[in-house]
Amino acid sequence: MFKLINTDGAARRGVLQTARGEIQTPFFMNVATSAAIKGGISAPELENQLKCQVMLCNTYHLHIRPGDELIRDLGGLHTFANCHLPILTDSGGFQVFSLAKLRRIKEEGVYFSSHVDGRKIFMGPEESMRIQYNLDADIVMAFDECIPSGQSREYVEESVKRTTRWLIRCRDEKDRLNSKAALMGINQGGVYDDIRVKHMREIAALDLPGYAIGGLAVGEAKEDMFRVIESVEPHMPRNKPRYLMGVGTPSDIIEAVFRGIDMFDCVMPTRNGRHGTIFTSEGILHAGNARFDKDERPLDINCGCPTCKSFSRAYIRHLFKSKEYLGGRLASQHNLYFYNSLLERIRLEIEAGTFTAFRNEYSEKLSKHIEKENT
RNA sequence: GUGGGUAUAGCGCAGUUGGCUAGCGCGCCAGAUUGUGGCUCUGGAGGUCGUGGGUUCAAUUCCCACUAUCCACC
Repeated sequence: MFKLINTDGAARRGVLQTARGEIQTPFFMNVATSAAIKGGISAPELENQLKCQVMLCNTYHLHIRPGDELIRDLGGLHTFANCHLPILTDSGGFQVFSLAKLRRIKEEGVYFSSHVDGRKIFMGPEESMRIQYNLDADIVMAFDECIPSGQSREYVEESVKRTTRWLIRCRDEKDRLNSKAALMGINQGGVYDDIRVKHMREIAALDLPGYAIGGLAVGEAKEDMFRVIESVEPHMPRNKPRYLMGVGTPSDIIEAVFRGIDMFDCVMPTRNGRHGTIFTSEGILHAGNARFDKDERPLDINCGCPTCKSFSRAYIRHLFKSKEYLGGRLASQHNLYFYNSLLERIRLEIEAGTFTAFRNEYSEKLSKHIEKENT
C-alpha cells in the first residue's frame, strides 16, 4: 500500500499505491467538493495541465446533490466526472463543523438539515461509508466530528471517544460492503496534546491503511497547530501515509512535511484564487491591486502554468475588477499548478537530502505578502 | 417664455424643526480567508453641502439673486 523511499530528517518521500495508480508522496490533493474545482476547472485539466495527482470530493455535498446512488448508477465518480486520477472523499465530518448551525450530533450520527432545501438528512458512520462506497472513491475518510477550537476539555474528551466509536463502525461497515477503498482514520483532540496522543494510539491499533490529523487550522493559534503535530506524529505508524486535513498555506505545508506529514488538501489555492489572491515563487500577491494595471508580466515570472504562459497581470487584474469569471478560473489554475509544483519540488528536495535547506530558504517567504518587487 | 422641482464624495441618495469631527449604498484603495454553504469579513482614502450675497452668536439647513439641470404648460 504505502512504501517509504527515503527520509530527510522527519520529512518522508514515498509512494502510495491505489487501485487507480501510484501517488508520489508528499502530495497535495486538489479540492473538488462537488466533483468539480470551483471556478471552472475539469478533472482532465487537473490531470493533464496542472500536475494534480489526487482529486478530493465531498461525501455530504455529493450525497445531497446530485445523490450518491445516481453517481453509482452512472458508473461512479471517476466516470461521472471523467477523472482518471485517484479520488479521495472526505467523509462529511468537516460539515459537522462548518454547518454547525444546521445539525445536531447524537451517538448514532449527525442530523443535518440540508443547506440546499432544508430537508432532514441523517449521516452516521455507516451512511458515510455507504455513500463513499457508492461514489467509488479510492481513499475514503472515517466519519468524525471536526471539533471547533475553543471547546472545553470535557467536551473534547467526550467527542473524541465518540469519534473512536464511529471509526470502528466505519471500519465494520466498510468490511461489510466488501469495499476495496483504503479507509483512513482521523485523529482529533483539539489542542489538548494528551487527548490527541491517547486517541492516536487507540486508532493506530486498528491497523488502518493510513491516518489523518483533523481538527486543526480551525481557528487555533499556529503554534498550537504545530505543537499538536509534533506531539501526535511520533505515534502515527511509520509505514502508513499521514494526512494533515485542510492545511494550508505553502508555509504550513512545508512546515508539516518537515514534521513528517505526507498528504494535504486545502481550499486556499482555489477559494483565495477565485477572489484574487495569487501564490507565487516570490510570495503572495493580490491580482486586483492597482499597481498591476499596466504590468505585462505573468502572475509568477518563474511559472510554466497555462495561465502564466498566456496572460499578463494587467489582463488578470482587469478580469477581477470587471468580475469576469475567467479571472477566478485563471487564478485558480495558476494556484493549483503552484501548489502541485511546490509539492513536486519538496519531493525532489527530500530525495536529494536538501529539504531542510529548502525549508529554511522558502518556508517564510512563500506565505508572505510581496510588498514591493524589483522589476 | 411661464409655472414647479432639484443641486450634499466618482455615481446614486439620506440628513440637518439652524448647533460640536456631515452620513449611507455602490465604486475606488488595501488586508483577511486553511477536510469550500459559489463566499464572507475588516480597515482606509475621498466632500470649502452648485456660485455670490443676506439674516444670525452660529447657515449645508432660513431669505434673495445667479447658474446648471429635470418636469409640465405655452
